[in-house]
Amino acid sequence: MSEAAAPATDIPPFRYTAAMAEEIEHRWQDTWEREGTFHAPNPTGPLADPDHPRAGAEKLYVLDMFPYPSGAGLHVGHPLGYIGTDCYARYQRMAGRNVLHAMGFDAFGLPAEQYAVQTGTHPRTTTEANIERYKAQLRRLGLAHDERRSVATIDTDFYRWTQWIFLQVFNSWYDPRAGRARPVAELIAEFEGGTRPTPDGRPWAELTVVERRKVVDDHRLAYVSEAPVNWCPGLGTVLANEEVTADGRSERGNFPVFKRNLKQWMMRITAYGDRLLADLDTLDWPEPIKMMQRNWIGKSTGAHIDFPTDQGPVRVFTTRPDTVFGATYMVLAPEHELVDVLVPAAWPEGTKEAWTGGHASPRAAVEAYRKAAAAKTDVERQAETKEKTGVFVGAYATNPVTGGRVPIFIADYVLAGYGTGAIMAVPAQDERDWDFAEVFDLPIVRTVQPPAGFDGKAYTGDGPAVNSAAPDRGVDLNGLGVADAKARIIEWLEANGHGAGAVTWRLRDWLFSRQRYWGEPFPIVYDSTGAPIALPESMLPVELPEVDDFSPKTFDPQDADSNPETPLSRRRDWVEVELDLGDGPKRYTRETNVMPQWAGSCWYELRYLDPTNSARFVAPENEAYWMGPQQPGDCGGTDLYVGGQEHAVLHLLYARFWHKVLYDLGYVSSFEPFRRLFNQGMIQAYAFTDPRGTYVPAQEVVEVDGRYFHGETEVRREYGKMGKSLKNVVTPDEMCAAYGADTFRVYEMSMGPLEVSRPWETRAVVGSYRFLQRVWRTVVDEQTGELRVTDAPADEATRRLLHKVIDGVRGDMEGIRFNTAIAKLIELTNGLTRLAETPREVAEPLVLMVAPFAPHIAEELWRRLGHDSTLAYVDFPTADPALLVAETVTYPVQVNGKVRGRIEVAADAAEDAVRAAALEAVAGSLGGKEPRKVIVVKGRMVSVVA
RNA sequence: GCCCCCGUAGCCCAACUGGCAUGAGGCAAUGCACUCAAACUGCAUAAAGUGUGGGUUCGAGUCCCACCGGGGGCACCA
Repeated sequence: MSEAAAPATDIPPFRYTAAMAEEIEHRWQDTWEREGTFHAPNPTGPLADPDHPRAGAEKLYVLDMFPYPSGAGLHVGHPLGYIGTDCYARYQRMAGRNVLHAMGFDAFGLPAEQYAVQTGTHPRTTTEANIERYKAQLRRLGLAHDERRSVATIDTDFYRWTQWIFLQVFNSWYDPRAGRARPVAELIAEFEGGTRPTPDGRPWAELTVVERRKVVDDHRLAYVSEAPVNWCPGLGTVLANEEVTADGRSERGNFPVFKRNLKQWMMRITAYGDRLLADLDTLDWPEPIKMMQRNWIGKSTGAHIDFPTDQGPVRVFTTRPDTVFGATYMVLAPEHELVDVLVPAAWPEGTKEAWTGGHASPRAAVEAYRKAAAAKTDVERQAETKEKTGVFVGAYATNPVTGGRVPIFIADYVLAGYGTGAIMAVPAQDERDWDFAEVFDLPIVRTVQPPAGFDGKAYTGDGPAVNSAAPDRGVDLNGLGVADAKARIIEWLEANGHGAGAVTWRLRDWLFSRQRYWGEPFPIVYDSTGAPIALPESMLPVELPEVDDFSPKTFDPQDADSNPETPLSRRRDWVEVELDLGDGPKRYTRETNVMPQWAGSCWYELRYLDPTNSARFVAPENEAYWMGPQQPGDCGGTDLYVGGQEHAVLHLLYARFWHKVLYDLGYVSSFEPFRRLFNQGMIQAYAFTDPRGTYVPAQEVVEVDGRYFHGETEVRREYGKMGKSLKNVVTPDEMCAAYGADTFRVYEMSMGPLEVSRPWETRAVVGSYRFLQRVWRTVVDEQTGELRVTDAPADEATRRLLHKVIDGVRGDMEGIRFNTAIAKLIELTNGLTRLAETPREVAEPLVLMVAPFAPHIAEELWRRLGHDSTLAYVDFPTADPALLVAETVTYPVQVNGKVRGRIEVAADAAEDAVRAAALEAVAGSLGGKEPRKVIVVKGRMVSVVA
């Protein structure tokens, strides 16, 4: 046996290696778990602990967007945010705060169910196994979670409260006068007392029981409606607007989605449109996310205007009522309900050929156009954005200000679902209307004067109104700017009964039911009238029953006319139930839809606060402590919420909505759930394709002079996501095995700012490994295992470096700039490796500062430095301000913007002295000339203008 | 088409409110030490003038304008 086969023997016995890291990491993870190191004390209840070192301290609630336990397991990108929050939470805990950080699982919903369907096992079985796998993978990373608070949305103890919250929503209505939700009991009391008129004016007492229930149901925040919804045959369920992509497909699975009239559960999120919009201003969120929510809510301010026709008025919505004098035609959505009423038997006298679409009668033209429009997919409609189509319905309306006769068209560029589904067309001030007017040869009248030199078509900017007066009707906008003209015309419309100022929203009510199995059952039954009845709280939870076949009934993805069938409806013995709801045992039918996957994530952050509470979903004291407003006007909520951008208008909007309902009903003291939001970047990866376009394992690709080879074959590099099909997945498990969890954590945190996406590069991980080895070596002798720490004081330079680093690291930790914090720690460590022995006064703070990033090695070194308890609650080092100010400052001296010399002066030198020294230093460059100007920037530099 | 964000050594990234790019830090590269050799480790070195073109300023990576490139959002929303 040759000597070459003897590896590792010359590695120093006490070097920090992957094997040693693994041993240290497992030992400390066990210690933390055994001692409950990261348990955070509550003010009240079973999780209260007055003896805890942080009991009563300033609180900090750090939250991650909890994961789906998908069957694919984790890759190195997934834990990025979790490691980030862990570093932040560990730092804040050492800085003196009582930190709550827990991790749960969002385990209901389509992905979990689809995975279960694929593998042919019960979703609960696969989901629970996945949760265990996730927990093990996350535990290996040393995340400091309070594991007592871990919840999963599929736990009966959890979803009974999801159902309970649903009941609160169901039993509430939105009072627009109060601007908040109130219990329906108060609504009924108002009807009974006569202080609120019934919809048809009859006294409440004269309404039948069924009629009364209908009136109340129409007010509820959760209600059943028969309305056009997004039906996705491929998934066998309906979907919320937020789950449908811009090109009309399901976000999950990418199946076509069709509009169908179906009876479904809705949540009245539109009632909260104003508050969801306005309260964005109270939030510390990334601006792009706020912008996406604003766009989604889509508030438009303008007016409703009625255009009289022989068949009654047609109401339009416009944001530009000031341009009504230029409304030369009208357009209704093809589906608009008045179209059928308006269509006459024959084309009126003088109908232009182009308007008829070549049809003999308006009826035929309308039918044909509708059919063509319905057959088009959204993608096709988008592809044809430029080409305007439409057809004249054969009827005219009257422009209420000009009295002019305007033709009425239908066209698919007007959407049935927005505003009133009808517009007044003002080609001169609207590009779409201009395009349409050109195609159909319709008159164009400018009512806003474009600026001189304007050579475009429609002019949408500001300018004085022209052609906008009707003296006989008492209205004259001419000369007014757009804003003034709007105000004036709205006044006139209201005074003359032609319309009123109005606000329109893009936001639709939230479609809340799914025809799937793996979700929370509704706590709802129906009696013989078919109206929903809430089950009393005492009957919660309504447990998800076992079924033989939990697969949803899916259809041909293109089969728009198929009808949903809920898996729960197959369990007739569960559906048909006899209950005593206070008036004796009766037969009822259960609701067989389930809630959407978003339900549990709408409130899980509240359950972490009080996970064992069986009397309430959260005790008010616990909510107020962890999430309550911190000063008057503060919205409250979690102090940090970290997750991906993909939830901008789904989870984040729904959760805000539920939280506001709970706030209105007095269950929580915060009116926003997430005070501060942080979007972590994505870890991306290179993938490689061979000439046939097949992916080759990224691990096996080698780089030669900027080209990439897989064996002999040159391969093409592409940059994107990490995924099985791209053969470029790297798992945290591999990294932990090769380097240890601490190295992996340090690497992920040092790659760049947390919010920036960056490519994964396995070969760069070694840099973080070497750093931790150096940290180890500053404290422990690699050959003997002895401490190489001295109690002698540090030299001045080392001490100053230490305090500069402490100061910088604290700032970076507060600002979530972990990459620069780590750079400073590396700088300090590199400064120490030059010393023969490490002064204890530097070694201890270094270990403490490393702890948030590499907690296991830090605990181990802390122990070796002679401390016998965890460092998790040891004060984070504080910089001595006296050591931060330098005694002397070196000023660069610029002459005409170029550095020509340097001077070193006392830090407190007067400006005149600095100026004199600087001029002397650059006298040569000035060549005896008198400088024109000398600028001294205190503590920075001197600039001389020659 | 409209809106937002970003372009700094071969690569990932620093640079506080405009103020020294001897780049904070890391990877890769090169050299040296250790080794029979290598790996590991350590020490050292080289390498951009900040996407392009203008402007403001004593001074611009940082501010303004235009353009180019990359990423994201919205997309007939009246």
